[in-house]
Amino acid sequence: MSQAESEAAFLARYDPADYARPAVAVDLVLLGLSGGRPTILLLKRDRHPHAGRHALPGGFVGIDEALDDAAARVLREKAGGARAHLEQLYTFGAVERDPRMRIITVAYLALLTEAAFAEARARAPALLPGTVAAASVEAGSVTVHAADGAALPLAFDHAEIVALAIRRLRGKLDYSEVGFALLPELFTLRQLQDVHEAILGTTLNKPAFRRRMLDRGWLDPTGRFETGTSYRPAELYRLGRTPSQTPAQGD
Amino acid sequence: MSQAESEAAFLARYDPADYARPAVAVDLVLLGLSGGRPTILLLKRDRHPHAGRHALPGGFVGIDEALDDAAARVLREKAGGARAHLEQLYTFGAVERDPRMRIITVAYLALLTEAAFAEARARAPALLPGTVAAASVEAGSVTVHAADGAALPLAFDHAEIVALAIRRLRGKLDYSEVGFALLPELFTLRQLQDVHEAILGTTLNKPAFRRRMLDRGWLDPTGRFETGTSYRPAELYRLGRTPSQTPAQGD
DNA sequence: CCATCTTATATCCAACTAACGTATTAGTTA
DNA sequence: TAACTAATACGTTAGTTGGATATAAGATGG
Repeated sequence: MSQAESEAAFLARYDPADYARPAVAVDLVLLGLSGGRPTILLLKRDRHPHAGRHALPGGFVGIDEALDDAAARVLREKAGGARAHLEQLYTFGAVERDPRMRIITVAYLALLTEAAFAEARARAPALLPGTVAAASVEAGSVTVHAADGAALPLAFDHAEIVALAIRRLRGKLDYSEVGFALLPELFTLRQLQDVHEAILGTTLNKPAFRRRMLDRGWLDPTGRFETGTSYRPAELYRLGRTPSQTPAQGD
Repeated sequence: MSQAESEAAFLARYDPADYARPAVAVDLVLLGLSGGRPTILLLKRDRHPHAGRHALPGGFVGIDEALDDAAARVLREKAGGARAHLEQLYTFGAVERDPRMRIITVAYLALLTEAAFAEARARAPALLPGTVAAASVEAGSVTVHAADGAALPLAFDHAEIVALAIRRLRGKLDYSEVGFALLPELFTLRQLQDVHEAILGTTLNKPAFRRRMLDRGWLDPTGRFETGTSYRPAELYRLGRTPSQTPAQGD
């Protein structure tokens, strides 16, 4: 029996053009911080299916286009070329996730600095910001609200995708350098802590946080200080080059 | 310009049947422990491309088949139905990863207990065990050796896939319950420690390991003890039901 | 020019956690 | 019953974290 089946599989392997293929898409979780809360950029759907609901920007993967390139292209097309840290998240392949046809989507996390977030909004006015309710993340799927507090229902399985994105980010925040993707090149320790607190949805102990981060060895102090404050300005740091780590994809 | 491009993307979204689609496959990293070393099960390729090299068992995703179902089917077809813990790993989508045609593959980690490993070998004799060199894991791709010490060169990008699989496993081992997928239902603390040491490629402190594991609250002591030893038999534990955690996919 | 305000930065100590070495216990075998 | 092996328990030490406090630095207003 195993013989016959592997024969069938063998044929399929060598002539898959004879079989119907699922479509392959990428969807982007464009995530930034707005008012100290994790905020994603969504497109309102104006037609079936899920008309009126809000969806992650996405697009189909070209036949000669690598997955990462497709994600970068969607970022260009749908977010006006704003710079973002792109990272593959998970691939969603339930059969009925799109009622029109079979679509497998590779979800990407796209982290935006405050400047990139503003740039995306300016260049792509259709993108609507939605703040993610921190408490909803640990459940399987997330709830999102517009700036005026109105609920933004998400289309397809996108609420699950966003929940996974934030869970993943929370998990990696403390031991990896992803957090810096949400900050400008020069930042203060307080700003770094604000980012961590916004993502984790908690408050953190300041001296302990300082120590941990400085002990990590990631931070290079520039001699410079922030300006325009009415109090003692904090020193500006930048993410140091870390030659030891080249974690490659998927960690 | 953004307008014209999103128009094109819009059309693609609604009529993707007009565009060539990549094929979508799943590949399985069938991983067990053999002689205290992480060992994977491979199929030797007998024709172009990469003839003579060894490949992960895989198969194409059916048009009406969920990704997870495709992985389970490949497990049935290629490993004779051995039980395994399946978990999606990462999706590999470089354009030239298969010279025959464009294939995007969703890699799955399939963890086998010792019994399941033996069962797979018995029912699917074509599967060849290859031990993974622990030191090669942290580099981007892995080297694999047959039981007689001969190198087993891997086909396609499969060495990268295996490296990612073991890195992921190492990362999750301490804070998640994946490690138990490599053990039978009843096991001793020493066996659990052996699994951790094999995956991590290090030795661990015994009392510290015991305490950590017991403090996790995962382990249910059965009153039973192992038999057939020539020394003091250790107590048998089982993985307790943990109602609090339903981590869902992708963590 | 000085007092005062705010926040950054540094220091200190208590509490907790994790690691390691060592002692003890409980089986098996001879 | 003694010797052996490995499980289990204990205790000490080192390291890490959390909280509080003290000091420093710049801005502002009188």
